[in-house]
Amino acid sequence: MKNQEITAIFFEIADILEMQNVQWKPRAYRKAAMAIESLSEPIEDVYKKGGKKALEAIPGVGENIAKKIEEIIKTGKLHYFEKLKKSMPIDVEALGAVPGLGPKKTVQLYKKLGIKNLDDLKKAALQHRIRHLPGFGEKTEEEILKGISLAKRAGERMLLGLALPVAKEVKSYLEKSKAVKAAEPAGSLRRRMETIGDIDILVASNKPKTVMDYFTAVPSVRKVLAKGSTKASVWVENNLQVDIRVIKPKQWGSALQYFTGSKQHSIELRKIALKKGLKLSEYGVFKGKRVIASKSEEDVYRALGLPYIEPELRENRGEIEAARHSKLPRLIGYDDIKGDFQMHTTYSDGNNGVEEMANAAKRLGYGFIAITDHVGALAIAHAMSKKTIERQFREIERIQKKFPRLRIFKGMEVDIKKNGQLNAASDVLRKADVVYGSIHHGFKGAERENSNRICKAFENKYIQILGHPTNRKINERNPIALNLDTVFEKAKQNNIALEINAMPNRLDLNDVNSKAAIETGCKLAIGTDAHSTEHLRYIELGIATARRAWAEKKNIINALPLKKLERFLQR
DNA sequence: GCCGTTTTCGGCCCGACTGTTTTCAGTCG
Repeated sequence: MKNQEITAIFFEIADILEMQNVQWKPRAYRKAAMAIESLSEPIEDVYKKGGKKALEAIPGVGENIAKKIEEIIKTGKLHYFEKLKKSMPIDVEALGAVPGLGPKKTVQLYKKLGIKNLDDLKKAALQHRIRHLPGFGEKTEEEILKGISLAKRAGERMLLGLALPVAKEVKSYLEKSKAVKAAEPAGSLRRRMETIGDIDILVASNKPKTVMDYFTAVPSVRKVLAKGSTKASVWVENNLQVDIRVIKPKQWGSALQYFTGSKQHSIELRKIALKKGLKLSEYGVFKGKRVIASKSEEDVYRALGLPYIEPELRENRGEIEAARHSKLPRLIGYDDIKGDFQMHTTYSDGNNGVEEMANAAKRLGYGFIAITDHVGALAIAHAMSKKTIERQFREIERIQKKFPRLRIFKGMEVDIKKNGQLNAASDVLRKADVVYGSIHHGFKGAERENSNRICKAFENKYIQILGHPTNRKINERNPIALNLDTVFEKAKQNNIALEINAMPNRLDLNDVNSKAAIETGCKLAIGTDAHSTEHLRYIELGIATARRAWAEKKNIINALPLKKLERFLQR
């Protein structure tokens, strides 16, 4: 049982309890679930090391929840949860994924119309039976119908941020085998797409059978779907499918190219090969029957008369044309980032204090961070009052002295109101080094309205960065209607950086929009939006998105030398 | 169900928005 699976159980318990109108317990279960989710080690290890006492040391986990965790670890099941599910025999997870449907409405639909799952819900909505229920209406019914497709899409493709650690774990497991010469996740994961269908892992080995047996015995395997002599498929936790393909070491380059794709990119490469009288397959570049390249990807591209193309670019979005004319970007590297622009602490809705975040940043070798707690009207997120801000800034100044090589910017994330004003007074904004403007409510506006809202905010002289610009959440919520051309142009004029929010389910701006922003001449800022020290590692996802957007160092302000960065922040 | 030198019992982040209503419940963050 992985942390995430236990987390899912507790979230579902919370939902069911809320449907039953139970007070306070839902909050307790959610709090515990979130604490477990952001643990840095497997909860089984915590339990093994310190037993139930160690579980109770996790904030939000008390005697009762610790007992339940213990039961899950020991038996793989939770009696209480099974019983609870029987009392509410509906697909809580699926229905809850429909935007606008919470526990209360879901239970209404079940009691009045017997709706148990998405199919029931769709039928009832199409037959207009929902609009007549008390508390529901025509608009709600329409929203539900629109939301069903979004809910169905969830679960089909997994977030890159969740798949990546699983893939890395399998890779390092495979590399421990003597039969494995090399192992590398390929496919959309290697291209760092924002969502992943399944994980494809390529292995170089002269002993495929040994590798097969070894692979299907990976500890996290739940079920072996197929197992042949050079190919196998398994399910690991979270119903994630992992496919493996074993090839000979000398075919490594051509096989890696083939299995990385994208399909369209590979098709274009094969066309080039044909024109040169060559043939490209996973086994190599062939001249007649003779292999002229196969050992490394560089060899393969060179044989086709092209420079090496980074995996993140292989989407047939002009990279081959650029390669031909030596116009490929010099992509920003995963080590080029000097700091992180967005993080929260216990001053608003984060889990760690300023000093803990600074220490974590120091361990990452950062030169700067910005502490950007919530300011404004976001009550749930503990938005800070003026007094609290002053207190926090004094603390940051104090802590700054302990970190001579880490610049800690005093920042804040401020609500952009519907009228485009920042939800904080000028005398507050003036004291911050970094001011984020973000939209946190009112997502339904029309394109012109939303674009005006943001452009108006850009006129405020204190804002420097627009946070999660489109407000989309992958598999959860569509982007707000925006005229991005207008927003990007205005951002450029006012010297406002646009964020690539690196949270796994946000990645906002996404790759395509970031590329457009760069082409307009905008600067981008990568922020993890970390709510705990653990989240800082998501920076990798933000950099991946930037690379997919063809970003070079000069486009990303995280890569600026500190002096230049400070000058940029002066606007 | 969790938590605590304000409390071992009685609190538990709450304001904005939406769609439903005509004063409010549910949802979202």
